[in-house]
Amino acid sequence: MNPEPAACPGALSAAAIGGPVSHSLSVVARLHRIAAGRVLRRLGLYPGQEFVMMHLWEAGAVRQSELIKAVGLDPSTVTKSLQRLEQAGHVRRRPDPADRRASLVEATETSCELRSQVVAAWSELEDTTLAGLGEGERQELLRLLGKVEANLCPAVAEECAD
Amino acid sequence: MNPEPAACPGALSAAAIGGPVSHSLSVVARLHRIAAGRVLRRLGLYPGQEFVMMHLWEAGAVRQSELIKAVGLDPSTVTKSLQRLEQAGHVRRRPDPADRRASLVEATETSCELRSQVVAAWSELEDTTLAGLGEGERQELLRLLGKVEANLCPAVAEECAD
DNA sequence: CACTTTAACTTGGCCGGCCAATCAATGCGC
DNA sequence: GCGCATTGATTGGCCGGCCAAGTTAAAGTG
Repeated sequence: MNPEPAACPGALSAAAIGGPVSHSLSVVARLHRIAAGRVLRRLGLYPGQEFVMMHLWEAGAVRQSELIKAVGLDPSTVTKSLQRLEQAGHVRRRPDPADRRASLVEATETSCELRSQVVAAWSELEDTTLAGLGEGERQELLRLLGKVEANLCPAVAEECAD
Repeated sequence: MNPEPAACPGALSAAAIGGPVSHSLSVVARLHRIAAGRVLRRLGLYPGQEFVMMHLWEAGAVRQSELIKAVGLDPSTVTKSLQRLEQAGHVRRRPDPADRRASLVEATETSCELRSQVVAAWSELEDTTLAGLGEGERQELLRLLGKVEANLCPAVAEECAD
């Protein structure tokens, strides 16, 4: 039962020992993203775009900078995502008359059909994710994730308006 | 306080309503990945590669297919990752004499120095992530994540050898 | 009013990750 | 022994995401 010559001296399941929660979090997040992708794909969206659209559906026409702050992503990420969403007809952009550097972004009328489907898909995903968890467990999970978020947020960006 | 003409009729903070846990999970996962990236970058690794290296350090020379199964990623993802790790000198590959389709992969000797640093970095990340959480909370979080993983795993791949 | 700093994007480059399609070698049924 | 399904791995394509650098325009400062 020892055909392999030991990779490194004293190597012992380091992934789990060094950070069990981090490890589990990574795995779960990946699975969750794949599951989201499967559902969204049918709607013609890619995982990540939902957040942008969600915000636009709620907030109406907004400055791009505001959108960036809201979703908390890198500006360049949002730019590219918007270019694709615009191409797909879900989003419209126009220059801000008040500030010639800025852009105003808004969801198109046709995209509004999508909205309910995205909400439904997202809700379905939530159900799958939390199957078998009681109401108390769900709230506890949410609470703990909130604490973790509060821990990581400052470590990543000083500005953490959430 | 209502300058915007309402994006969609009846749009109400759908992201949070439709799936608060899913939403929080996505946010936390992204922050966690960024934090991991920051730490790993100094070691010359990119986020995601740690899992591959960890397994190789523990398991020694393995068939690539086994590695793929272990990390649970898409085969193509592992292939590309290995190509880069090989280029960086962290990994060595050679054809499997027993099966001319397969490859045997193993961590290089020089990569063993990296190992302790990766473990340390990963441990540090765990600390940051879980700051302010009691031992009971940590175990509870781990337990809940485990349940979620069990939920999502079958939804993504039938084969769920974990 | 010129000059500097800051803000709002954009571009290019690179990696992780997925999917779909492909190629090569093995195994299996008959 | 021969054809066919299966397995192992790779390629190409595309997207999300980051970082670093660059561009344009607004705001602050003397």
